[in-house]
Amino acid sequence: MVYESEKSTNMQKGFESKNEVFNDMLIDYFQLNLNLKDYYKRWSEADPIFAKAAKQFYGIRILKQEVTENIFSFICSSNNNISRITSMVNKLATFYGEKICELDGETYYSFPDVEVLARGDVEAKLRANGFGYRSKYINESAKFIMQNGGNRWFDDLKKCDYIDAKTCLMKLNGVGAKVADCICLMSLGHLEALPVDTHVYQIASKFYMPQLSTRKTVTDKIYNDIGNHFRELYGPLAGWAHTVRVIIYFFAKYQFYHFKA
DNA sequence: TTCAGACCTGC
DNA sequence: CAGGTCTGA
Repeated sequence: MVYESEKSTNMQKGFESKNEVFNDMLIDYFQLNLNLKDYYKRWSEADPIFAKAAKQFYGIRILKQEVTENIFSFICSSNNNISRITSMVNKLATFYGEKICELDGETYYSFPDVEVLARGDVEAKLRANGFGYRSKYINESAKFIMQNGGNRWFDDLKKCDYIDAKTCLMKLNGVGAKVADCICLMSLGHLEALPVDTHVYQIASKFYMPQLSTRKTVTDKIYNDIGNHFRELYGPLAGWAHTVRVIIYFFAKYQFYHFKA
């Protein structure tokens, strides 16, 4: 961050404005304009379980990440594990991104443009490199975006409210309710979006909604029931609150296993 | 509208 | 089975 004291000493031409640009970028990326203290208070009052655990986890923030990168990374995430997701996203960058720099013997690439992912030969190459059935999702979603205006599609998406943005995203092949909510929450600033994955389902049925029917997979009905339940509980920033709740759950679980070992 | 199954791959 | 989505009944 840029402090006032530093600002006043950086009077060289361009330096101060450059710092302000970085400052604004960081404020935007960490969403620092939101006063977390007030929200933590509200969420704690609404939920005693949150209150108890949140004391040692104050300050968890939702990042506002780049949209394109998020859409295709989350398409990779469905029914998949973290290590393979990571490797797949890295492959997208090295295959189709632009070289940024080399550092300590490693080469870094940008996340590719949608235009490149829409090319005709992408699906086959991804399939040959272990992307499985998500190869088609990635290629077809990129094609769909290009056919529907490219950059204009993104501009329009960013103007939508939560419901419209989610509907728009779910038109992409490979983007269902959960992935769409991830993108809404983590890229578009719709902080009421609440991604329900299998873990969230476990937490919800165990601690909050014991009446939930037990099934192998999260059905649309269960998905919406859980989202609405937490939106009523936490209010307009339910997605943020709930993410904090999930992180707390996993950390506690980790601590428990760690303690046991 | 709602709900099983299939689906790529790898630990 | 793993931080789901698509499909058909």
